[in-house]
Amino acid sequence: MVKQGERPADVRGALLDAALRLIETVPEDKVSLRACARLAGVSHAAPAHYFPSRAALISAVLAHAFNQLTQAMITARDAAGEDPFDRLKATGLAYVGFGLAHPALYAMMFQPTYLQVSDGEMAEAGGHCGNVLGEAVAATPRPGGMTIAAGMAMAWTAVHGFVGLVSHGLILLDEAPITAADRVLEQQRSAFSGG
Amino acid sequence: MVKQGERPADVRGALLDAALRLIETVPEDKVSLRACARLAGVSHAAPAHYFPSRAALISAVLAHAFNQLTQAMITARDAAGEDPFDRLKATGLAYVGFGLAHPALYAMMFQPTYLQVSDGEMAEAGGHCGNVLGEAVAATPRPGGMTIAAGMAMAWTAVHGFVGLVSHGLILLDEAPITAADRVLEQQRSAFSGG
DNA sequence: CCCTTTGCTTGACAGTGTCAAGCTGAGTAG
DNA sequence: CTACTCAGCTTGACACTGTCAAGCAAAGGG
Repeated sequence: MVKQGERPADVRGALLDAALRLIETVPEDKVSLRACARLAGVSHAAPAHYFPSRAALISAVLAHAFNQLTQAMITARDAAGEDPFDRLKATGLAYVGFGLAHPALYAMMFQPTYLQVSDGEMAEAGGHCGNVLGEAVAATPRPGGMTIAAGMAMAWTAVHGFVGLVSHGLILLDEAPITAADRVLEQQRSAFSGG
Repeated sequence: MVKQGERPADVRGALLDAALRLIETVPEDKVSLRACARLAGVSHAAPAHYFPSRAALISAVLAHAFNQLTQAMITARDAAGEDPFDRLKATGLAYVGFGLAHPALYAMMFQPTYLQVSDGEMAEAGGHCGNVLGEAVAATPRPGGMTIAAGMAMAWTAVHGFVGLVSHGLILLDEAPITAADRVLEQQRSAFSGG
């Protein structure tokens, strides 16, 4: 990544890049501060100048991932038609697509170790992500007096559960993952339609 | 746990107990082989005589947890009435109840690090657990040509996603968790009813 | 009584996160 | 041009980790 003997111009950015690369290529317990430092071409203690702990470095990477996920959801929603449930489903399918495309990253995004980092960067990014889903739920009819919170629980539960189980290979699908996801989500149409 | 200077009668069992206790009381990265050994009253290398790696020890604990989960699901299903969907929902609610009662354990049960241990004990226990769900799905009507695999994806996705999001505090519910879970699952009744 | 084997311990090694102290080079004041 | 300051990174150290090799000790068989 960086020529031997040289230091990268943007050390913080290089560390984030290195961490992301490691997360996507090696098992989680091999994503160490020192490995990131080596890959970024800096000393083993350089990360400490930018991140107070290992969890904080990884948390910063995950915050960025959350923002990308949010953006993907917004893009998909805006490309969908007028029907509120179609828009909600498009949002959910984008979520599933991101999760399946980045399984290691996705799994880490929901681990207490990283969620509990106190700098708030990740919490904020995760909040934005939830807001996009919340808006999509709020725009749909919710018959039977369903609250927005209950609607979010239903919608998020479906996509989060699907990504978790499929990316870990726990359910064997007899069709393409995204087709199966479409079927699972389509099943919620009646709960978010009519009045 | 064990008097100083004494070794436990059942070292393997003591290690499993210690690991379970640690999993439920300290952050995941503090659940070390050496901490388990200390708590069990044996030397730091004793675990190596029973488990080839740290992941294998934890995997054994998780296999046991899977068996308990399976048993809870069977008990709940058998206590439910005759209606196939009521039985499926009872199975799912037992799943959610277990997950929310043991959040740390549940989270570890679905991490690649431990799932990929090759001794097969955990895979077998997980398989049994999936079978119970599969049987419950198979017993329901599945209109629209829904396969058992697709039905399992829908049912498992809902409970797995719910436990993950609620136990990590990512969705704020405006009712008791188990009530919310009931609402989410009830929503699938139409997909598993009629003909 | 000796000898083997099983079951655990002791000791060591490379690797980790994190802290303290030191170096280095750029920028600024004199 | 020199001297000082100081941020930014490095070096070094510590306690801790998983894992391996070797050793001890007690139980069982001859």
